[in-house]
Amino acid sequence: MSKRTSLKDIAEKVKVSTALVSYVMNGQEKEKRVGKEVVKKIRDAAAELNYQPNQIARSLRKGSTKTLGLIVADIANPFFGNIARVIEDEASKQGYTVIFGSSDEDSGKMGSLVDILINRQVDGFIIVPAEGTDLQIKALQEKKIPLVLTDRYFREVTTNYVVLDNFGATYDAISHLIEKGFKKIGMIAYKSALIHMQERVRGYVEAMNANNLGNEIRIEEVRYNHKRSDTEKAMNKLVAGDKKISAILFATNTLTISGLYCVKKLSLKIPEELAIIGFDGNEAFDFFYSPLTYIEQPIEEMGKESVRVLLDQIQGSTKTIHVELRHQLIQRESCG
Amino acid sequence: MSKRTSLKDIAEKVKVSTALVSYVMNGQEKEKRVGKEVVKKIRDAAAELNYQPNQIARSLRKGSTKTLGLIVADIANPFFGNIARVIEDEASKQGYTVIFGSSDEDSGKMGSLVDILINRQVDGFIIVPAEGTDLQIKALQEKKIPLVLTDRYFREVTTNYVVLDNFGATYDAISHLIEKGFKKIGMIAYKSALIHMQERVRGYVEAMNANNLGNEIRIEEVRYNHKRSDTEKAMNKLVAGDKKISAILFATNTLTISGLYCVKKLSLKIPEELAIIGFDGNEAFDFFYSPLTYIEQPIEEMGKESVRVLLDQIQGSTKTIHVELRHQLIQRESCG
DNA sequence: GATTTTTGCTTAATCGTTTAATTTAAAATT
DNA sequence: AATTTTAAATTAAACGATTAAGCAAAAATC
Repeated sequence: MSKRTSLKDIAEKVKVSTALVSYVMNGQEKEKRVGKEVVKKIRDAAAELNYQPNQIARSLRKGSTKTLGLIVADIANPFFGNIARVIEDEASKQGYTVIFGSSDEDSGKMGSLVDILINRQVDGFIIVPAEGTDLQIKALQEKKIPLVLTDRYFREVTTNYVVLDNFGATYDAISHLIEKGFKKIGMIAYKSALIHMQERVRGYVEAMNANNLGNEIRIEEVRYNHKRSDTEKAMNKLVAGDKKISAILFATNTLTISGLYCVKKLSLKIPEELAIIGFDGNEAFDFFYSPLTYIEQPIEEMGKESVRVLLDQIQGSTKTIHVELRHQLIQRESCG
Repeated sequence: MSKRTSLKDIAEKVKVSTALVSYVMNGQEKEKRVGKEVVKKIRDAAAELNYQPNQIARSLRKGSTKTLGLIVADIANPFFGNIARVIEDEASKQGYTVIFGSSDEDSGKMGSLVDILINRQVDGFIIVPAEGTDLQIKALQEKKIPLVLTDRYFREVTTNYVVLDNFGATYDAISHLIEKGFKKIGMIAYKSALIHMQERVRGYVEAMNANNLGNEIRIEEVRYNHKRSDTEKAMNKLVAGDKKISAILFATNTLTISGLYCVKKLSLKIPEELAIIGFDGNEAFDFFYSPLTYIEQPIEEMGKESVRVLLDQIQGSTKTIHVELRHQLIQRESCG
């Protein structure tokens, strides 16, 4: 790698100190009253030598890297891919770069990702926390590292967060099904103590109870690492026997997709034999033969707010901010 | 941010020089023959103070950041999201972190992304180059920055690359359609001089010619920034009139999706009125009422190979490597 | 016992910036 | 003409690690 040009190279060429070059390169020629001709000479030399500042050196000196760490469950999941995209754009508008990592909902993986990003001195974190990482988050807080949780948070740890009103979302979805006349409504959720999942389940339960359908409640829980097989078992259970359900709510986009594969396999008639509400938008929902009614999350807002809140913290704000966004129920044919 | 512990803090606590601490922290206590008791003391102090090395400082000194720059067209596109995921995993296995950016197929955006990542001293680049960025790539090469192009490359610039055998893929797809008895086969591609697109088009053209269907060739080009509307116009054109086609090949996953929305809107009967072959896998292809036959790319291999080739370069290899991977034609119902 | 070798450690430069403190010279004020 | 102010530059320390070179004391060799 042919040595890159540094401040020193320019300084030598123009025969001034590196300080002057640094001032000019940072547009401080006025405050630091650098002579006009010198400014020009420095500018010319910089252009000629194609100078590009070494951000690493600057970071070391300034103690800030202008880098954000983003940890999601899986960047290949469209929901997180889309969030990442919004975050990237917002961050870049403010001069920040994003380093990302996927935790696979695994606390160990998330721990090492956090460590790696800390070592790289990110200025702050946007984290979709995995289950059982509350202590990790607490530790970050104690280190006073700016932080915002997205999609989920921990009740026991006071942090900034940007999430969906998950309770409201599923409550609304179930109410919609009930209005449409469905009573035997089931739900497939991830087996997880994470608050977003708990709240989605609670929305289902309370909506059922509020309509005196408490005894019809049927929740099946699926393991993240076995989503396909567990969902299949769950679906078989829910649509068989004399207690079989007539409508179903899925708790995430991945679960919805897994569920649709089962529906296809079982050749269920939608919505006649089974009404469906999915979670998050997805092109697959549009092309399913009976286009899915689904709970749409405001991904754009979520990403933007996350960056905004994080940058506030980085810039020294000490107040803790909680943002809870509203869903939108997109009604289509899968609910009759 | 309560000051983090540095080598110096440990050195002071144990009352040795920072050099010794550095040696121990890097497992060089043998070569540098550090005393046994001192090693233990340093280890203990490091643990007690929860020392985590400052990767920025190390990078500055070592001249290597253990960071890879990844530039794709759009991280929210599942194809690139999946590639990114594979790259992330492979890189992390080798102790590398990934910084990413989305170019939106725009040469200007790509240029600034490259600059930003250079300033951050990434050790190398994996780039899905946008149209008209051959000079940018050439400039990177001249700076001797390790580099591998993925998905596409430039004929005029000799670089490492990892791509699909795009010609073979579409040639195969068209041959398949012809075997199935289709003759009036059209194609919708992006209007782009990029080689992957050119090759996909060439595969179509040559397969048609090889079967004496040269006069049936109908290619419609779509602008990346107007994919939905342009695709709609193109589809209307292709399926109308007396020269209407009976089968169609889409050149990418986004085009396939756009096309499917039109098919839906036009209520075309697949495959009776129109046979379809899509590009890349996608859950939407599975749930389309007539599951799509499609050209599957070996994403996993593509990502892995890209990282492997790049790390080779970073480790000093001077040979240029070209990898061309094979597709797989997944046959389903959309071709009858 | 003198010399050489080994062991165990320290010193200090370096990476490329930033920036507070200082210096020098010229201009303005008295 | 002496003093003060302003302008325009330099110097050098700092960020936190790495690492070549050097040095002293202990151990081994003769």
